[in-house]
Amino acid sequence: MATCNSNVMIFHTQIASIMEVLANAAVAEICKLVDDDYAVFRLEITQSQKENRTLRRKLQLLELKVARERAERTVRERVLASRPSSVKILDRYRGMARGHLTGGHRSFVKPAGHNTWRDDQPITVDEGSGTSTQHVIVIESADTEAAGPGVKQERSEGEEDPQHSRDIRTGAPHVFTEDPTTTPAQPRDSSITLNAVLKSETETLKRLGRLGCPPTPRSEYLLYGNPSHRTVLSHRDSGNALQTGNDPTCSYATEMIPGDVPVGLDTNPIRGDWNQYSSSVYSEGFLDKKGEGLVVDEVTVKEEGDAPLTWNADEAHLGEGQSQGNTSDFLDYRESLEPNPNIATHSPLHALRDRDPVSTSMAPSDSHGRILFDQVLNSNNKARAQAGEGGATSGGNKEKRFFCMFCNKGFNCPQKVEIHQRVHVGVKPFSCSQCQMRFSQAWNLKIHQRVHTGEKPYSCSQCHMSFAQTCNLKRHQRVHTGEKPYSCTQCEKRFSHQHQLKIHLKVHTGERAQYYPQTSGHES
DNA sequence: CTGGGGACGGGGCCC
DNA sequence: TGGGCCCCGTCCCCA
Repeated sequence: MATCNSNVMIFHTQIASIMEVLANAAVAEICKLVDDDYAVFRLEITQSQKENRTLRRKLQLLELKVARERAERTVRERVLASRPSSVKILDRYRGMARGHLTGGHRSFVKPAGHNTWRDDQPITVDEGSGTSTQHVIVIESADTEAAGPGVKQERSEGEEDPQHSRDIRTGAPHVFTEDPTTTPAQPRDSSITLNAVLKSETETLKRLGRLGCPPTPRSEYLLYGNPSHRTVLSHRDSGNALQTGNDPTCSYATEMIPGDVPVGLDTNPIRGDWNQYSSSVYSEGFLDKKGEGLVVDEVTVKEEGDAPLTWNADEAHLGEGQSQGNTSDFLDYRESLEPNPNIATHSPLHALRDRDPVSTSMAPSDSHGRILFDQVLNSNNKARAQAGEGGATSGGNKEKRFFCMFCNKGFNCPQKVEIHQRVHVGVKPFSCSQCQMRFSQAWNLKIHQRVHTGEKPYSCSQCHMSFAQTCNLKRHQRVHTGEKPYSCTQCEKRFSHQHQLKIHLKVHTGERAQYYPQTSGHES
């Protein structure tokens, strides 16, 4: 009996071991199957995800296409319906007919207060203390523009359309179709994109609107994650000019309807408001590897209708005495733009111009209501020429990430942009205590003051003469060296002054001055 | 018309 | 980063 029991025990033990082996085998088999299936499953998931992405992309493209067509239709209808005269979007440089510029620069004209193509959807920003209404332009860069020129409809921040946001991010253009007969300059290149760019601009306007408020230490240039180049301009809605005119926050309202109550923008740079302003009104961008810089050209200074606009030069601090000569340039340029009350710009010039409708001591308007921004344009033209020569990429090797919103010139630090933009806005914060002359740069004031002090620190080593400026000494020394680096291309005459050559060239065929300095020090 | 100086604007470089 | 300075371009004026 005992033997029988022991046999049974052994049998059970063997069965148990067999069962265990079988179980292990089964588990291994199951694991193998699971692993295989899992691999297959993951593969399927991956493929599905790829398909999803593809479909999503297609969907986006379709949405963008639809949105663009819709915008195009809307814009065209509005333009045609409410704008009998044309809007010219001109290449500013081409408009100047100065021949300095090559492609890649574009300008735009911002619709004015009673604009026609702008969607009446002001950006209403609750600032706590008040409501600010603004419109923002984002100018798309070339890459985003590749799909075609675009206009983006404005939209208020609070009701930002997801579709619209997607458009912004993707740069999907909405086609703004100009009347081809009225936009001969370069309608193709003119990309106007309205956008609700928002927070930074809101902050910018906040600061701009705060008279006497301490400047925010941080510059509020616009930073885009998207490397595509955009320039953002903003302004108050002219339609709200009246209300903003009394708005204690004020603003840098640029779209004054002629005759409207001026917005109380205090542009007194002495108080630093303009510094606030200017530090706010540039955009940060990125040069592409080719150094082509931004595609956007600059704000086109545009005359508004027939309004006898004036401005207080005393407050605007335009450069007295610096208007010689270049007024005609500006006028020429402006005449290339058809006066269209529907068109305005975001140029702070407008803010300045509209700043004070009373005083007009140095900004006379002609019978056509033109404002002679000669002082501004005097220097602006120079800046334009320089921008044309080098544009955003001119100058040193330092990366230029900060761009003037007016001329697209690139600088390597915000302060430089701020200083540079005084060229465009006519701000001259530095005033001479003895003659009230004003200067945009401190150094220029310092040089100027030598006029009063009689200081002439630069002496000629070969004669008794001394000069207040190094360049004048340098020029003078040509008298001794006999150097005449400027030669006429029409005759063999040579000049030591570039300006002499310029004058001389008029003797020939009235051609524009062309000088070919033949010394290394005067290439220009 | 030419030669030359005064002066300003503005960008770039350097510290 | 910002101020000081340099340098160039330009306009004006005068002899």
